[in-house]
Amino acid sequence: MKLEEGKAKFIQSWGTLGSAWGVNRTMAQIHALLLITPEALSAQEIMDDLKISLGNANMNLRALVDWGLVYKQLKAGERKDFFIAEKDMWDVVRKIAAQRKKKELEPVLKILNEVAEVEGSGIEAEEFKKIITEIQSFSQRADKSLDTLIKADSNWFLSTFMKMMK
Amino acid sequence: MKLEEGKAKFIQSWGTLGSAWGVNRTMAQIHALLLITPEALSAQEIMDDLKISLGNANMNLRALVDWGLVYKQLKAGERKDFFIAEKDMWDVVRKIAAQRKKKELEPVLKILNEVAEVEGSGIEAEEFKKIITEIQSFSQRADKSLDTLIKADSNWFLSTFMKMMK
DNA sequence: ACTTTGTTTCAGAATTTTCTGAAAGTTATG
DNA sequence: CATAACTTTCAGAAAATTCTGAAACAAAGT
Repeated sequence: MKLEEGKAKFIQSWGTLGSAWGVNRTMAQIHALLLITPEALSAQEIMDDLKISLGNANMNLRALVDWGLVYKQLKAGERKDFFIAEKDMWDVVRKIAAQRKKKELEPVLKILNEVAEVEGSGIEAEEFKKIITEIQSFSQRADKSLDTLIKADSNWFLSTFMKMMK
Repeated sequence: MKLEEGKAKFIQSWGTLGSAWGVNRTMAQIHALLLITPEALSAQEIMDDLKISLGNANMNLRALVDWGLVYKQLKAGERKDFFIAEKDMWDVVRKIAAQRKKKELEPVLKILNEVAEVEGSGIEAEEFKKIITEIQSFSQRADKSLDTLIKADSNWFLSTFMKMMK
């Protein structure tokens, strides 16, 4: 396989993976392109490469920077912004986990706390509270696990991975 | 909070969470409704409750049954199918993980194997291979971890959770 | 073998998400 | 301070996803 073909395939595949993971397709493709590009790229180069509009490139780059998956780099003597990707996969996963925990898990926990207090003492209300409590305790455990994961460094991941495996 | 209000809130919230997780909104809402309903429900009851069409209810119920998140139950003397949810949260997570591993992670691993073999010995090709190899090894580790998780039972989860925490 | 009850399918409609392109905004430079 | 280089914003367009309703299908009862 030719290098160009390999690059295109990887970008395409990463885009698909991303869209299944709450990162939109283009956002993931930009990330993929930056991952496999050793030097920093300008918005213009990204646009041209992925055949997307300037507006689209700009919005998704900003989101990537917000998520901490891409860094803005200023080159001396250049007015343009350049972008490079975070290339440590472990860091990438942690950052995505942090975003999604905040955006998705935390709101659910809040709702669970609220609905756990429904009034009524009928059998129906009891059943409802029972299952809500179970989901709640599971979610809290997931929340704490994510906290650990988000704070942990790469070595921790490796060692937990080893523990899991045995 | 009234029971009815609590139920509605939970269904709504679970729908939102689901749609962020590759399970479509309605599918997650049906699952939520079944979770908080002690007895099995018919397609008709689900339709009425969530105000969705029969076609929609049918398609999403089938998907839930495929995923193993909901079971079809036949009641003696009834021609209708009835549905109950898998209520063990740990099992729910495992089943979702299994589906997503197959649908998302495995195709990416395949592509990574392919593109890892690009020809060319320039510095560009070397850099490309280097990052691909890193992503590959990370993904393989994730793949194996997921296998362990999918096979494991609830006690394993608890004990790994404890290990992670210390 | 007809009717009734229930399920499945799927084309087009509705909705949601993402993208474009042009205009407005910002900052550096002569 | 005028112009050029670049970035940001956002309304409407385009694309992708999900939903509906009606028709086809299936199975059981009479």
